[in-house]
Amino acid sequence: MGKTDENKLLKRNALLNAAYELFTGKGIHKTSISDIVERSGIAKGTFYLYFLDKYDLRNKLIVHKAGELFIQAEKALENTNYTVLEDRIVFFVEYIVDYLTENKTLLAFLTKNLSWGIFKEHLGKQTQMTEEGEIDFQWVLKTIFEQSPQKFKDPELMIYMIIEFVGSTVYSAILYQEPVDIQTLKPYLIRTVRFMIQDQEIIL
Amino acid sequence: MGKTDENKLLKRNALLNAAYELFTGKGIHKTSISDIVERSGIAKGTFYLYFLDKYDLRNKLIVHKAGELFIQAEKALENTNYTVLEDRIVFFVEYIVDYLTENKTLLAFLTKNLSWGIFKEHLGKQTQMTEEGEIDFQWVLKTIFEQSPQKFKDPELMIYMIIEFVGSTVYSAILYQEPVDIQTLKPYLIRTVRFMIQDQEIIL
Amino acid sequence: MGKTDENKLLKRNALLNAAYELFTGKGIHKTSISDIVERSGIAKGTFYLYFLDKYDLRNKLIVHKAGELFIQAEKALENTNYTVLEDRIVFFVEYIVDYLTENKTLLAFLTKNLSWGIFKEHLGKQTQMTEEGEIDFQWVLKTIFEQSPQKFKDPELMIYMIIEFVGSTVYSAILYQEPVDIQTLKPYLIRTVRFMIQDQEIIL
Amino acid sequence: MGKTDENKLLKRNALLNAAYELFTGKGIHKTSISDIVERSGIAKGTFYLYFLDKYDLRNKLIVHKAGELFIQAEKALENTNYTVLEDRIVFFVEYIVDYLTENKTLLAFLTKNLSWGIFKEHLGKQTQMTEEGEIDFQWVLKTIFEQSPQKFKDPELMIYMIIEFVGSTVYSAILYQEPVDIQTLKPYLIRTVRFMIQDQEIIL
DNA sequence: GATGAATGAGCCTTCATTCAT
DNA sequence: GATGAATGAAGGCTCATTCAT
Repeated sequence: MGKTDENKLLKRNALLNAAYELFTGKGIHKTSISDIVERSGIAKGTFYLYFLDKYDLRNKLIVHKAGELFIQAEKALENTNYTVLEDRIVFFVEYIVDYLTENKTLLAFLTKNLSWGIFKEHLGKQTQMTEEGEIDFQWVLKTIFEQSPQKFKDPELMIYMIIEFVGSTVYSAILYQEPVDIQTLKPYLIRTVRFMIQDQEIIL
Repeated sequence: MGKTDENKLLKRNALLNAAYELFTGKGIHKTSISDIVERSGIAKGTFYLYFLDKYDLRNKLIVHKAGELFIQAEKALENTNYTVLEDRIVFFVEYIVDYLTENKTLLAFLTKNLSWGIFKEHLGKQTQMTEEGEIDFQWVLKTIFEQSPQKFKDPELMIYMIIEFVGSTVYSAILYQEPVDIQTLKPYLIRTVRFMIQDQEIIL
Repeated sequence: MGKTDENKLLKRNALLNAAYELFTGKGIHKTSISDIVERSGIAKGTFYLYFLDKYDLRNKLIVHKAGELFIQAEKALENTNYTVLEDRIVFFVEYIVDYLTENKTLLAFLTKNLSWGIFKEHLGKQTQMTEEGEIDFQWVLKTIFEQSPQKFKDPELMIYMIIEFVGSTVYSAILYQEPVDIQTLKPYLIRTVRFMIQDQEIIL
Repeated sequence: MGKTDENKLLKRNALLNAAYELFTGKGIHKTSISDIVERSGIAKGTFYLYFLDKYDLRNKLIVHKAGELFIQAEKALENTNYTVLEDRIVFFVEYIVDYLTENKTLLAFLTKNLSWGIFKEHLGKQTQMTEEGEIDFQWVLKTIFEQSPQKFKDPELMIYMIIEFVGSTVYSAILYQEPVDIQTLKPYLIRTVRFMIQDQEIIL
């Protein structure tokens, strides 16, 4: 990587980090581009060399943050001995719920911004840069389902329902303990997720 | 009601209606107060006699629209013979899903704005004016659960999970047929809702 | 006084009092007519039955407050045995300085608003309603100078210089003890006032 | 000075000049920021790059204008042979009175806005840029009093009384010839100033 | 006389975006 | 590529004043 390219990456990251702090701190709508460049110590005009506008930056930030989280969960999963797909999915869900319970800022950012649309479009299609290389989520998911001895009627629908259910349900419980705290919610959550999976399973 | 009060109600409704059209049309953030008063044919200053700002209006609009919808579903439910609570809830959910399928504008408005917080705070505590009188949702729900022979571990949690699950899941299916269309989704939806209820049921 | 007239006076006074509190509290420019009528519990439209606008009210308030103060000082003077005009003026000045030292709100209001122009126009020409009747300051001053055995080159100029000097000098000393406190300032003040008087005196 | 810095100074001065004309023309409260930028031919947003608001601009304008005047009076004083401090002060006062008599706009602006507080805070502490360099008024005054063979009880109080007396007294006389014109007032003014000085002088 | 809902002109301020340096 | 001063459209909001009741 040349010195120029390195410098470019530094600038880009400075903008992303400043934006993440501001978005989670006072919300995206009260964050101006002036705020972002001021906090990152970069000139205003430079912003436009890296992003189209505030929302372009946000989208890239979501993909970045959600990708990191999924990669971590994936790695953790690989260190387990779970082989049954249902167990693997439940582990994955639990890992993410626990992680978000520890990291409320990330939770707030993701639930306000992550949608199935963005998930499919970016996390699914694009490849993710990791330290070990790249991950293609679409491909990973496909592989997982193909390799599994259990078969499902509509895997994508199943994933969709789980993501939406967990995502929408977890937010208020973690942040406000409303209507119950996350520890109380979790057993119901897990059981429901297991039901969703079994409901889709094709019994041979 | 005096002529003045009548006129005030007219103005308030004109603002609410104009705002609803604009919010659903181009989104709340691209809708300015100028837009709202212009469309409703009311002077700008008058806006501030009825609402604190755009977001105050939005909150009142959500409560109004969601209230209407719930009252309708409630009425329809009363015309059925369902007595088992599980069946009543499922009917309620199906009614709302069907209604939102027909009325995509309302769907878009509600799913983008309705949260458990607003539901609890407004729909729960305040009473709703209807043509036949007022409805206190908190009280209605409480009564329903008390009168039911079936008992549940945590009724509020159950309602919460159902609302969040249905609300988050239905949006993309109805509007974009993604990942599947609503008719495909519905059976899974209903089965999962039934599971959630049974999972909370106390077996005597 | 009829019941209607009585009511009118009540309303007028309510407005004057509310305005005085607001003007001294947050300044005239940050006080709106809405503020005044709200605090006085009177309808907005009614304001315009009594005053042309905020500044009309202010002028009437100044005349009212300054008049009260001068009448008090005048009364106190009559209870003394001072006969020499110089002594009488000095007593008058000291009385007012002491009074304003005790009543900083009035001081702030008057020094920010009272000018020679208003003094001449209103306190001089108009008559003041008191409990014992009316006082015409112009006439009082004229009489005082005519009755005095001491004669002065230009009595009006003398009064002007004393008022402006004392008025401008006393404010910062009382309120902020800057550059010195009022007790330190007073001897110099008095001596200078005496000089101003002597400088105008015609020695026969 | 680079081209950019030069341009910035031009913009700033254009705003200051436009504001001065408007403030003296129709008063600060009837002058809007829109008026100022319109007259100076500068975009509205640019105003906020240089000043916080209308009042921030006014304060900087007062300091600027009063500073100019004092520097001129100081220069004129240096061209005289007056050595006795009393004579030097009297010359200074007369110079300023004469100057303001010729320049009624400046008079109106300064008497409405200049106060002892601003004088102390800005003219006293900060240094003034002149063509020949900078002047520190605090230091100049201190030096003058230290070098003078005559000593005074409280030099600051003396200056305060003179400034307030002259400032408050001169306005109406110059602008409205009320209660007398400035030429009639001047002898009394000067005599009183001389008295104030002598009254503070320490006779050895 | 009294009311207060309604008005709409006009203010301050922010901000995404541009472009000369 | 990087900068940041300049722009001006657009938004939120206030408020003196009017007038039908």
